[in-house]
Amino acid sequence: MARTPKPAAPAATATAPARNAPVQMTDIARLAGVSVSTVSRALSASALVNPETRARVADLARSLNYSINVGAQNLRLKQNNTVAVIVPYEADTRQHLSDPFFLSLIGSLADALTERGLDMLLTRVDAGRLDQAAQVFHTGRAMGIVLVGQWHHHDQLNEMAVRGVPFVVWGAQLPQQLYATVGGDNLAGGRLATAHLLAQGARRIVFLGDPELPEAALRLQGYLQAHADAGLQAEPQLQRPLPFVPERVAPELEALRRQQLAFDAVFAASDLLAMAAISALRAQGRQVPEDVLVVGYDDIALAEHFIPALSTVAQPIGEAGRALVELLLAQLAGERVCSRMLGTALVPRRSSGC
Amino acid sequence: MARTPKPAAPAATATAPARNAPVQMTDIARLAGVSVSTVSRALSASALVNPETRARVADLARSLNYSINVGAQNLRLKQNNTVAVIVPYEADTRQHLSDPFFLSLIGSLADALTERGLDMLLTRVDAGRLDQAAQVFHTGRAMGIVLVGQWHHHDQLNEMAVRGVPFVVWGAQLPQQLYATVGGDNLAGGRLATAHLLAQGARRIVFLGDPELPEAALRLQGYLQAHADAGLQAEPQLQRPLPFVPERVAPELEALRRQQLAFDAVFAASDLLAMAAISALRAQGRQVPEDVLVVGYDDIALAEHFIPALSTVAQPIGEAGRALVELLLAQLAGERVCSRMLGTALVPRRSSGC
DNA sequence: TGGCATGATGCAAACGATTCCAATCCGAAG
DNA sequence: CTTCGGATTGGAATCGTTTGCATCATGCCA
Repeated sequence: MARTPKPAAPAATATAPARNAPVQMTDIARLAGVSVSTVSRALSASALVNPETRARVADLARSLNYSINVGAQNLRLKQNNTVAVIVPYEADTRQHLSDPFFLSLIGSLADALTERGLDMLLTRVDAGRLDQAAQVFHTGRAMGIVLVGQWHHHDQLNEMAVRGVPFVVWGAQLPQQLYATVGGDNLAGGRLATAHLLAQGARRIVFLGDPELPEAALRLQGYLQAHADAGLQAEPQLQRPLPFVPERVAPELEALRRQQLAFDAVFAASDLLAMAAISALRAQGRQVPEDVLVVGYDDIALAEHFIPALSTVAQPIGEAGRALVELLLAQLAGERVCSRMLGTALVPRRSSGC
Repeated sequence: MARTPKPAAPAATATAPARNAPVQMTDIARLAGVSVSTVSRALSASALVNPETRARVADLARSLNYSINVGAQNLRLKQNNTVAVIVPYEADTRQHLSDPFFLSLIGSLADALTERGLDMLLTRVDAGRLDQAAQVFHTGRAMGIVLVGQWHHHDQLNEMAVRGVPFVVWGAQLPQQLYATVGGDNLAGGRLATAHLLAQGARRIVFLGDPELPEAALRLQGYLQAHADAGLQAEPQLQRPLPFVPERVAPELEALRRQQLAFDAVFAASDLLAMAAISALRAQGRQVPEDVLVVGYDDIALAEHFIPALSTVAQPIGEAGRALVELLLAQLAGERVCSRMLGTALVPRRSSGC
């Protein structure tokens, strides 16, 4: 093939530093014939050093490929530029980090943090032992924490807040909450999606999602409101509690069939569930959108390319990352911060008959 | 809704530590009436301390919610438990971290690292300024580096290796390479996918992918070999260089149509491209798999639920994370490590007519 | 009763940076 | 010629731990 890479430069040149000799300030000082104080000042561009010495030191540092040890620097300065992003896992399933939505959110956080010159420490903790999360702060590894994922343990979070751990959470805004969250408007989102389905002529809409999770609970609430708004009564039998596991969708729809519960639409609390539903329906011989309308939630990248293209409720992921970081920093600056709700928008596509 | 969370505990109890008083060893020492040396030894369960004092100190530490400052500890011990995971971005597009495959890989790395008690520092750097990546090592923020993503700059990587930066790379194994990689067998993968399409009766197979990237180049090579194996000649016009951007797929297929180049199958170097292709073909009025067969690459979570279910080449993501970490640690232990190629497997599904 | 091993503890020097304060040199002002 | 001020620089303490070494009390043996 044409693309054989050119061989690497012959080898290390004479200046290649020995593998096990981390060069540090004292070395530079010795070689430059000045004290470490001066080197420190020179490298931090202090006005206290002679411009000429500064240049000499800077050159030397560059040529030695030196860079300052941030651990020591942080210790001395009592500062810290690291933010911990913590993702829960369920202890029993030991489930891997795989939901595309959360992964995107992590990507968005990574972007927002690098934009501000902050480091991102990614950690997974057992969702039950949430207090572990505070450790990363108490040990000084991070200046603050962003929690993403589904957290059942509202009260543990409150306790952390009381203890003065600086953190923000991606998720739903709850009453009595002592910490700040950033999240989509799940109530409005659920309402939008359901109203859209009703407007498209659906009358018996299945809801798929886990009401144990505050976010999904609000989407369900929106679903109910939309029914009420239209003067309709939502059928309780069609509201199916379901964890966020795509594999559980097909059995659930199968159960509906066995129970002879008719439906003409599905509102799933995540795109992954929606896609699994479409797939399962097809296996039952029912076409989307001809026989059943489907709307998902999240607007993950693939929703658009899915067949049929998936109608969904978009959450502003890019904005989410920025907002989380912003709130955390405000909190660290001592400001009194309020939770922030981000707008959501219905993205109608073919799966709901558009 | 029923699920209103119970109100938080009234407030901080008397023991709530002041917000801005990070408790440290001296505090414990003072309260316990011993020296910091003793505290340090007690907390590290040294045999040098009286078991009774040790217990007293441990209790005190627990009750004060103390945890040791790892920054200072690392400095003193010249150790470091952090691994940097670095993901490139293209400077011009400032493209966000969004490819599901790489995001999954990051998830898998997070799992593998936490399993070993290591911290994960997630960083994005400009793909062109790859040398920046070494900074995170030189500044002492991480003991080693895992590079994931598409790296064009083979020689820059070699230079890093020569400089003694400990790192491993997810990607293709190249000749003349001075560093260790972990990657799927792209050659075999390309061959498998193409042979499968040929076996399904395809004769004119479009290849979509960016041969500038070593991994895709090898997949293309596999594509060519499969043709040769079958005694066929691959049509150069059907090999379409294409960056990994789903939006570019539709125009490319449009171009093929305008050029009147017939084809009966598509092998895309990523699932995202494959899905975009299926979507674009459908827009042209061609059905998959009836009119055109399609195979993708990666086996992302959605491939299975796509409609039609996407045939693809699976890469063992979970194993990948573990292998990367393992190799990096071996390298840090001073062992001489070799690159590792992970097996790939064809996953035939409906999009290729199965 | 003195010498000595033993166990438990404290002192102080690191780790690699920053920064307050004092010291030095210089030319200029008195 | 002395003194003063400004510009540079060096010395030393400090950040929160760990650990080699010295110290000290104790009990045992001769």
